[in-house]
Amino acid sequence: MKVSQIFFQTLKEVPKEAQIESHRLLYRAGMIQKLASGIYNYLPLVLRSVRKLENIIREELNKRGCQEILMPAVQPSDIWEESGRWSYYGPELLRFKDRKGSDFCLGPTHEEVITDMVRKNLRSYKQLPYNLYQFQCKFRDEIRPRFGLMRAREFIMKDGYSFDINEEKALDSYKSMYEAYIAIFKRCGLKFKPVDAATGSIGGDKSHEFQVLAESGEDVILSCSKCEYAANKEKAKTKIDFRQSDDEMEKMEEVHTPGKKAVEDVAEFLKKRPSDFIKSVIFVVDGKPALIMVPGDREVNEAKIQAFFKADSIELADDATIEEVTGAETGFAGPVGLKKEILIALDHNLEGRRNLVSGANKTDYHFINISPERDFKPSVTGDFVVTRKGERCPDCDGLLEEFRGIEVGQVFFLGTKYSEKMHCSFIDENGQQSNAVMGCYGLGVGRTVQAAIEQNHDEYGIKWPMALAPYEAIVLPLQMNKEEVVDVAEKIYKKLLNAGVEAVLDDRDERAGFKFNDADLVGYPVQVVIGAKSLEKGEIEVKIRKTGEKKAVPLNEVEDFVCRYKKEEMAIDH
RNA sequence: CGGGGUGUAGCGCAGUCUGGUUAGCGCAUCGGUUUUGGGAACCGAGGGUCGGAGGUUCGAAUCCUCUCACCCCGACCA
Repeated sequence: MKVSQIFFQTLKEVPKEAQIESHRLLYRAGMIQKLASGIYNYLPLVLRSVRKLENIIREELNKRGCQEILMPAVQPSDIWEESGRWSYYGPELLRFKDRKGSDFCLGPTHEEVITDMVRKNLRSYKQLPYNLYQFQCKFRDEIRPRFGLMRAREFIMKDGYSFDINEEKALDSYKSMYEAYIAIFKRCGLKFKPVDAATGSIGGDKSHEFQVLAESGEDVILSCSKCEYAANKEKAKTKIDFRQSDDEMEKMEEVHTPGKKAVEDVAEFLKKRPSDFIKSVIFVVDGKPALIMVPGDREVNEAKIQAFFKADSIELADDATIEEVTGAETGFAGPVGLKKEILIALDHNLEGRRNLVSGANKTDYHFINISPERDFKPSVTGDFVVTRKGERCPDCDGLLEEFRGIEVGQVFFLGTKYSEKMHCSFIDENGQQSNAVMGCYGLGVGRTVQAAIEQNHDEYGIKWPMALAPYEAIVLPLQMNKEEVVDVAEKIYKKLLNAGVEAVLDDRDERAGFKFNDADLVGYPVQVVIGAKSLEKGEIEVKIRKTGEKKAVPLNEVEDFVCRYKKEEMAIDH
C-alpha cells in the first residue's frame, strides 16, 4: 500500500472531547471518526488492527474446539421475555418496534439468541459440548459514553457461549476459555491481570475479568502483594477477624437528633466516631425491601448484596418505600423498631460490637448504645462492604494493593440460569431430561485495541505491538526528487512484501520531518529510512519505533533484518 | 436523571457581556516561488444557513423564548 492512497489524515489538533491519550492518538493518527455520541467509524488503519486481533482470537479459540457463528444484531422481544430480562434490563437496552408494531431490541449481548438457537438443535447429551462464538457489533445505550472506543455505545465484541452436560464439564470449558484469554492477551503483548469479578446482570456465580493495567482505566482492582489473589474492587474480599467487644453493654436510649441524617452529621452532633455507627441502607432486592447494615465509616457494596441474595435486580429504595418500611423520613432507618417486618442483613464487621449508634425509625431520633447481640436479631450476616486497599488478603497474610485497569474481557460461569428459563435441555445418559450448563465469554475487540495504544505510546505517537500493528513496516524515501532514492525505496518495499512483511511505502512528496512525524504517530513498528546521504555509503537506516533505536543496515540485508526483528517481536509477544 | 459547560469553515479557537458595513485568526486544503534527514517560508485562493426554529429591533453570531446536539462531574451500568 502506498501511503498517499491510504484513507487517513493525521491531525495536529484534536477534538477536545478526547480526554485520554489513546483516544487522542486514534484521532490524531486518522484512525477513527465520530458519527454520534459513542458511535464511531473505523478507518482503514485501525480496522487492520481490529482484524488482526480478531484473527488472534479466532486462532486461539478454534485451537480449543470453538466454532464461529454469526447471530443477528436485531433481536425480537419474545426471547428476552422468556429469560425475564426484557422487564428488568434498563434503558441501556435500545428497544424499538417494526412496522407491524412488534417489539425488538439491538442486542447488547446474545445469551437469549444463542440459547434459543442451541435448544432448537439439542436433543442428546452425545451432541455436547458446544462452544460457539461470534464477532459482532453490540449496542448498549450507555448513560455516558466516553474515551472513544473504550466505552462506546456501538462496539465490536467477541462473545462466546459454551454448553455442557454437567457442572464439571462446564467448568472445564470455563477453564479452557480462561486459558484462551490469557494466551490471546499475551500474544497482543499486553500487561494484564485476570481478577475475580462480580457477575452483574448477566448472572451466574463465577466470573473473571481480564484487566489491562492502565492509569486511565475505569475499573479499580485490588490485588495481594504476596500471593496471586486479585479481584475487582466490587468483588474483593478481605480476612474478617471476629472480635467480641468486652465493653459493658449500656442501656439503649433514644436521643433527639433534629435534622441530622448523614452519619457524619450525627457523629459530629453526638460527638461519636462514624465507625461506631450502624449505617442502615434500605435496598429493594428482587422487588422486596431489605435493610443492610454496615459500619458507619464503610461503603455498602451493592454487587456483593446482589451476589449474596442471588438477586436478579437490586436498587436503592425510594423515599416512599423507606417511609413505609421505617415509619420515618429517609435518614433515620435502623434495625430496631421497623414498621414492617423485612429482611435485615448485618455486615460481619458489626458482629460482636457493642454500644453503637443507629437510626431509631422515628424522624429526628437515633438510638445510642445499641448492641446487635442484645437488641435485634439479623436475618443474615455476611460481607456487604467495599473492601479497601491496605486491608488483609483473604488468602494469605499479605496486604491488598490498588490498581486501575481497563476491562478487556470477562468470562462467566452461567450454570443453568438461561437454559432453565428457556428450556434448553437434552436427554442425558440415564434417559433423563437435563438442562445444559452454560458459560459465556466476552472480549471487547475495539477496547482491547485501544487499551494496547493506552499501554504503548509516547509523546510522538503510538508504539504498536508487532502483533496488532496496522502495518509492520513503513519505507520512507526522504527525497522524492532524487530518482535513486525513489528507486531504492520502491525496490526495498517490494522485497519486504515478498518476504512476507506487511509494509507501506510513503510515496508522498513531503519533507523528511513531516514523514518521520507521521510514521511515529501512526506507530509502524519498523521504519526503513532511505536517504541520499546514507545511500552514498550503500546503507540505509532502520529505526525501531518501540525503542527509538536506529541502525545502519547494508542495502542488501534490509529485508533479512526486518524479518528477523519481526520474528523476534512476535515470539516475545507469544 | 441532577449539576456545570459548549455549539462560529474539516480541526482548534476569537468575536457574544456593551446589537451597527463585505464575520476573523491558527492548523488543514488548492495554486505559485523558494526550500528539502525530524511537522518549511513567502505570495495568493477557495471554503460559513454563526446548531435549529420562532421572536424583539431600522438592523441579531450578539438580546429573549423554545428546541436539538455534544462535552465534563456525579448518580447509574457490562
